[in-house]
Amino acid sequence: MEDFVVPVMQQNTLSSQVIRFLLGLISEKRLKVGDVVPSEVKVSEMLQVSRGIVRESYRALATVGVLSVQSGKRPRIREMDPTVLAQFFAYAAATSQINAQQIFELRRVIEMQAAVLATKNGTDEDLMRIREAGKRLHDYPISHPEWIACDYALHIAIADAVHNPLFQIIIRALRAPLEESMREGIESQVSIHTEIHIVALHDQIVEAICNRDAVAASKAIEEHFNAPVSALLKKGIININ
Amino acid sequence: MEDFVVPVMQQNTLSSQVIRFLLGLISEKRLKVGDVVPSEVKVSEMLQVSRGIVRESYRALATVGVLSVQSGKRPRIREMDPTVLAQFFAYAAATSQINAQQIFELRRVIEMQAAVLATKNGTDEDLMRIREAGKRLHDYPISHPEWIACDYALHIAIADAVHNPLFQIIIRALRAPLEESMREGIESQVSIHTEIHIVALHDQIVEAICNRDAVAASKAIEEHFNAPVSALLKKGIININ
DNA sequence: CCGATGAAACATGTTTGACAGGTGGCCATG
DNA sequence: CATGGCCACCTGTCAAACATGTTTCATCGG
Repeated sequence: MEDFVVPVMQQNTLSSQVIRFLLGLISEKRLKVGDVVPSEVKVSEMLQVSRGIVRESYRALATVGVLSVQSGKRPRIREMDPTVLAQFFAYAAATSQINAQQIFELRRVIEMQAAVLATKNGTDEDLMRIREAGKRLHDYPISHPEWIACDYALHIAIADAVHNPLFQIIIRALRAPLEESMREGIESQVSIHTEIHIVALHDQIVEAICNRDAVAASKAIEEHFNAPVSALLKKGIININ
Repeated sequence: MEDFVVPVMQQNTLSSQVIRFLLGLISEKRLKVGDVVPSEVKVSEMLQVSRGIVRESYRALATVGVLSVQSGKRPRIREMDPTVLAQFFAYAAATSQINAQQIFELRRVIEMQAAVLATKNGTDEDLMRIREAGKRLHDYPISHPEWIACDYALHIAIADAVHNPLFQIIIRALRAPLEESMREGIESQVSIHTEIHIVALHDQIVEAICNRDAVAASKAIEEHFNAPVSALLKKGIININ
């Protein structure tokens, strides 16, 4: 009704407007990770809204991983965090909006490309880390819980070698929601033959990347996704929804 | 110092615990999109915490896109929304955690795979929509603002033909943060030669997908990303950070 | 002069109570 | 049976207050 006193705040809920204000502030002032943002009361006075509303906004931004708010400390800009993306996917899966196979479909192509880019962008240290992670896979049988962790470490090492934060984030995020169902599936139903195949495939992946052979790396990762994992998928062992 | 009085509520903030409670509720009760969740006061009484805390949690979940809360209405489970992902990427870009080229690197591979999967999973209607979207690209010059919209529509049509919500969501989300910088870039610096090339490439994409030729589709999309766009990228015209 | 100590200032965490306004269903009246 | 109004319930917002954790800085003792 009135537009003469408060010029900015009008259409949506106050919280949403405060959130937009803060995001705008971050963009405008070119704030980086670790920088502080104004305190709740400051913003509350600045925008002439109650502290409760501002609190809601801060907590919302903290939930999406933008801000880090802790008691006593000044709120700071937080680093991009794969867990919020992972929660997003996990939630989508929990509400049956996506299923495990669809996640695999996306993961396959992203990890294939990650392997390719790792052959191009990876430093020698990156490749060494990948090789070490690959070696550690021989230390445990597939049924061992530790093996899953080593497998995870290998794929993460590949993702890091890409030197593109998006790949690191998304690969971590897409892996998390499948972790437990994978553990169960692999623990229960893997035959000796499949186990040997899986280990051999991982060796191929490591070797291809370390030789900076993009084509072979891509192919190896593709097979890694196609052969054993999708077999489990089709058996219905890996099931997330 | 003391650990004898409060047994349950201790480590995290109450808000976080309420959020976890709600997410757990959604998972446990197998709630789907559109279902209602308990009201703020109900949860507040249920968990014996103040309504303000519960409100913060509800708003946080609304910001993440999980819940839809409106005055008077009961809070409901919301459909997965690409805008929250887009905001995530936009925020990462705004805080210089990622740059435009890294987004393109991810987009290229995802959209390539989308084209491949579209040839496999797309229905005849899907392909018809893709063809129509492709035709409309000839109606405007590249410099026209409407052309960008048609280009967007084409890529979205391809994403939809995959029949995997993750592809729809991520392609939409990755495109949004680049939209404006692309608009400027294309408007200002595209030569006639490049323009013809771009349009021809789009025709190739449409034709390949409609012929269900996965290899050609993938190749066409790859070139679409490699040739004109990366040229703009290298010139520094498209710049997001 | 320097460093440690303590308190004040400031930050978030949480509660209570209150009121306004929107939404939807129930019920009585026509 | 239809329709209006009414009421119960919901979110949106504010204000004041207290608890607790962190930072800062001045003061005091060496």
